[in-house]
Amino acid sequence: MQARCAQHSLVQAQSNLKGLSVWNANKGHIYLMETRRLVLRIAQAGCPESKIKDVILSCIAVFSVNVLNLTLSARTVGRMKKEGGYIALIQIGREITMTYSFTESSDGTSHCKISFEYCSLSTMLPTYAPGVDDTDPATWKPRTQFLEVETSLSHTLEVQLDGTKMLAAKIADATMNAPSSISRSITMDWKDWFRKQLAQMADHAADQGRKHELTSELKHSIIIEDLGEQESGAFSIAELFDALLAISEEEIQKNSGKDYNDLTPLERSTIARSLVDAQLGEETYNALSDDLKALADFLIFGGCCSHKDMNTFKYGCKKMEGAWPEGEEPVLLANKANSTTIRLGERDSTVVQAAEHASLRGVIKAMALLGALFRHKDEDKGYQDKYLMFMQKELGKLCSQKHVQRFPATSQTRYGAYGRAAAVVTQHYTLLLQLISIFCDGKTKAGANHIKESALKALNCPRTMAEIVAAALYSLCISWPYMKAVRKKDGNGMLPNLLDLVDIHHRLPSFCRATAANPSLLLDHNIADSSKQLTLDGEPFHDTNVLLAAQVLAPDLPDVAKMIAAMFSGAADGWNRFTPEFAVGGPVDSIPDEIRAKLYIPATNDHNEGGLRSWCVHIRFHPHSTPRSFSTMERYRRNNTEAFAAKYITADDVLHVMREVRKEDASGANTIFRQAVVEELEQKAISHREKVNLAAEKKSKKEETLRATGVEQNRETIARMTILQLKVQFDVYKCIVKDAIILKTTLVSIPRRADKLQAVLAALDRYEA
DNA sequence: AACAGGCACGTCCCTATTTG
DNA sequence: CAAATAGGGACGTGCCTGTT
Repeated sequence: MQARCAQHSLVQAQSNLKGLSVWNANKGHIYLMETRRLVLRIAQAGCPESKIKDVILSCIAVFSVNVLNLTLSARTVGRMKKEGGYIALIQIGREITMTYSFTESSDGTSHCKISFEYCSLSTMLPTYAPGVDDTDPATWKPRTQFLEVETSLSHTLEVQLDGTKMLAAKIADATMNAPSSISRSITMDWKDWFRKQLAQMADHAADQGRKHELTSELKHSIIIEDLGEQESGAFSIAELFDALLAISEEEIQKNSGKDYNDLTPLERSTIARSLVDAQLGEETYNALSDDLKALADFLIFGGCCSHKDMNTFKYGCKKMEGAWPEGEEPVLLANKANSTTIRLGERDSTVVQAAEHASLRGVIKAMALLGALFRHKDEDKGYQDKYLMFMQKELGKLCSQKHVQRFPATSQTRYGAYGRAAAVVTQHYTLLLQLISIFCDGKTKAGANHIKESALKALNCPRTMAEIVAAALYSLCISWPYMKAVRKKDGNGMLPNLLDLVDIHHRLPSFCRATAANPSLLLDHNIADSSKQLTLDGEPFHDTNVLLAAQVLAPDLPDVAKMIAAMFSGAADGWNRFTPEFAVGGPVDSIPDEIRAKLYIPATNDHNEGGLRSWCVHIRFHPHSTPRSFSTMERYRRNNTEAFAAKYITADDVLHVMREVRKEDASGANTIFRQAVVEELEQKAISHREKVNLAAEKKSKKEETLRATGVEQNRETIARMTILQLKVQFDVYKCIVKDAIILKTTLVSIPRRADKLQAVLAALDRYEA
């Protein structure tokens, strides 16, 4: 009896096991969400579409599981990727409808001469963890959600804003039509994007003026419309009828762009209704208190803190450059191929860019050269590995330091790289000189090439070294603690809120000026112990060795105290310029309390750089990929979409998503888009050519008239000339005679009539000679 | 209960394009 | 040339529904 029982349960267990060891990849002929999850994970790990089936089947063989229905062609994997991205769109739409506000963050880059725009949004969002009530805001955590990387056709702000509207419409459309949204009565339209957008984030707050204006206008008109709709919605039929009748034919025609008689009755009434709404909205809005108006229109622009640090650092360097007495500047570091070795960030503000192009000496140039030598951005060039091995050996010997970092990447846009490079040079000055001489002598054809020669020149120039030491000290006291504050991530890996950084930004200019006023304090040998007054955060120095090394070098360097003062006071100017949002009584100060509590603006937009960087890396390993396919995958991967889908996406949704993706697949939208990119390029070339032709034509016409006028040789006639006539004579010498001295001067530089007269008479003397 | 027919997902087949 | 990717389009097949 017992034996039979045992045998029965054995059979039972075996059949259970058999049941367990069969995996159904699909239900009906539709792949399950579970299978999609698996496929997308393998794809994210870098597996090509055509090999995913093989990977799954071999795993299954190892685990002794049987699988039913897994044909899984590459084409299907491609579709699953897009479906994942579409689900992520639904998720973003739902998140926008749920959240109180969000921050839009955007940035651009170019890769192989094509511009790309990146867009993401930051806000408080549910975790989608199992068993958590996602409607409870107490469970929400700050997150930054990836939206897309897209080829940007035109850089005009109007076109960009249209692009944002289209993106918002795409999200709204995906969200509204998903079956699970319909059953939960979740609605969204593109205007929600602007209603809920309370902040925008970019590299520089100051560069965003016009964009701020345009977006604010659009948001305002949406608010007005909303208010009007609310009012007219409360009207009785008779009231509404009266209001509609009050709209004249002319007004309707003016707003339609068509002849009144060509409009259908429906069109007429729609226009009349929107006019009524706009009027009512305007009235309601005007009746609001100023506080409420500000609340309704609220939109703030923030700048990335990493960029602030980068630019203020360069302001300091610029001030040092100007602080040298004439004839005592640091050695000139003219570069053989200026444009190729140094490609400083294209995204910098124009001011800084101009400063860089001009710098042919001093710390920035020196650090760029050392960066090109020790950490070339092209992996095939430079001595990055040799640098590392040498430093490891020498530092191991000196102070048994095992972990050595690579030389800071000044050849790429890396935040704080110049300051850190200056610190490395200050600390390891002798070692670096030694290393360069090893490089020079170790070659078959001994001697220094251009870069090494310039690098040696820089290191051996005491004035350049004075700048380097000052920059290193600034980096130690300000940049390091500042970057620590703005980049310190919390337990969830989230960046600090820009709005919590008011104090530090208010303190920065005066803190820098205080050090600038007393630069020798940093060179006092007893100061290392009382670092509190000198570091921005009042903490001990990040690396005391840098300070000690600076103090050892300082006695041999001319004007080092003066340079420290210049570095810190230049940076103070920079902090004032690059923190307009934190100005006392400025945008951040005047945020209404109701909004402040609910606003999350990440302190840096490193995630933008990260997103753009990962696009460039993706392109390197997937050269056939497109921004769209990259965006769908990234959206799914980064936005916690797996958890969202597991919790909220139903079988109906999956079906719907598949259909929508197929529709877009077969619509040829991408082909059209690609053609548009090419057309845009061609159009640009055409209009550029036209411009060039026009300019040439204008120039030749001008020359013709100038030639006709000719050189006036009568000095008395010249003396009686008006300013305008003198200008013409000036141009004759410039364009026709090509007088060597006039060619080098501009009219702007000789503002007064008397000076102009002098210049023309002098030119005539030369002409007759 | 058997079956026809429509539907639509997954797959197949194909082309275009780029890169190493 | 091979490999990877995007994607246009057609077809087989399983599911569902309605009819007999």
